[in-house]
Amino acid sequence: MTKNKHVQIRNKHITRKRLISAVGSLLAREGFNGLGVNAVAREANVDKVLIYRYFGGLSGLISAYGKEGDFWPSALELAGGDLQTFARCSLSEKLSRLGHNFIKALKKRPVTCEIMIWEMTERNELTIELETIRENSMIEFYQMFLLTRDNEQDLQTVVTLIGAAISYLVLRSRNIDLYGGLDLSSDAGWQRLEKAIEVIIQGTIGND
Amino acid sequence: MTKNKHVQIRNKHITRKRLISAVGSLLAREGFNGLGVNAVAREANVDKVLIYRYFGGLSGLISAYGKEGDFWPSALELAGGDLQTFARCSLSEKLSRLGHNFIKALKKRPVTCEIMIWEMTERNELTIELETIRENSMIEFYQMFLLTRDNEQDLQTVVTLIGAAISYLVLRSRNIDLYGGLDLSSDAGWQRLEKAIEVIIQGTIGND
DNA sequence: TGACTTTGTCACCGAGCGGTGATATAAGCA
DNA sequence: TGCTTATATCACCGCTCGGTGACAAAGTCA
Repeated sequence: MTKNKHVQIRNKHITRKRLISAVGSLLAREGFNGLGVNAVAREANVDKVLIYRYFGGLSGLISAYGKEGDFWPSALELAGGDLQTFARCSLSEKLSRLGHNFIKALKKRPVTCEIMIWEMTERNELTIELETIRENSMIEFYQMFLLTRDNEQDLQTVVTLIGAAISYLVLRSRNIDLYGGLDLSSDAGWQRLEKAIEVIIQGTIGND
Repeated sequence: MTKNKHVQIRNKHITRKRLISAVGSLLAREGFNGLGVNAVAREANVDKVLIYRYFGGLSGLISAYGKEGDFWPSALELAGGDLQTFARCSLSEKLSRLGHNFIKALKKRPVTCEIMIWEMTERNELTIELETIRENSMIEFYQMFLLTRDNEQDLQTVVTLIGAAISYLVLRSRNIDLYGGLDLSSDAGWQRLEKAIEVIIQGTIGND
């Protein structure tokens, strides 16, 4: 173990970036439990006092991190990469793709998963900020593609419910394989789930 | 603040119970983050060394706690208090009641909610034990009331999905009011949700 | 060059943590 | 009564935590 703090370059900008990205890697590796001033400074290989100098403290650093991340899938990603093709699909096809893409998007964002769990245990700068981002993104998506007709509140709630279920199952699957007879560690299990989502969608809105 | 450790009665059984119940109240009040040897001992007003003597450590104490709790709703509770009436209902009526009762059961078990979140962040004696209890309970319930016909795998998955959604929304509602346009802090929001569940059930299995 | 600012290092604080060995004291029994 | 044992307390260890003030060294500019 070489102690290379002594050769630290002197560049505020780079140091800030190192700290911010340390938050990300630490969050991905250890979860929000391991997120402290000492740990972040260690991870960034930077003195912890700089966290106070540059960000006013850990919460400032965390919210700086929150502003730079690709935490939540964009409408584009949820639509599957091509908005126009998506817009031309039938409603049931749209919803089916939405479910599929949402599962994929969540699975490949371990930090987002970590934060979603965090949101359930406490409220702080980051979780509040992320909550706002997500809520806006969801509403925007609804308005863009799904709720063309009015008084379709039930449909919106069904979609929200499916989204909640997906969120829960993805979050659980990170530590626990089995849920209600569903094997969340296998592709087959997730296919069964997507199938069920399609059944729900078909049953709820028909072939529209 | 009186320091009443000195008048502590000398009764192993009672002391054990005090420690075990301290785990429960601490879990309910502070969540699993505040659950440490010192904190539990303080809460029980007992010296922490007794945790090691009587339970071999915190994990032993926690798993002793896990064996004594009413964490997971029984089949009876999920059925609504009367198994025979429930058994006579139509399938869709059963599922609808199941959803309603599951929401109620979860809402009134803050410690269970805490543990469910805990399960998503790490695996330890308690979470593994609780996971087993719940999984068995769910399977048992399926077999008892829902899966009379074979090859109804889709239906089981739909039910699991609804259960997952309920779990997620109840857990979130403890810290966050809004989700996908759904107001989780109001009865109206939950009624909207139950309505959506009914829509899903009707759409999936008809009036059977 | 010398003065001043910016950037990074270091040493230290009090507090809380998990964990343990020595000790006090109440209970039970001869 | 005295002896033993079960039960509970206390003092202390090493560690990490969040946080701060003093200082070193590089950069900047006159």
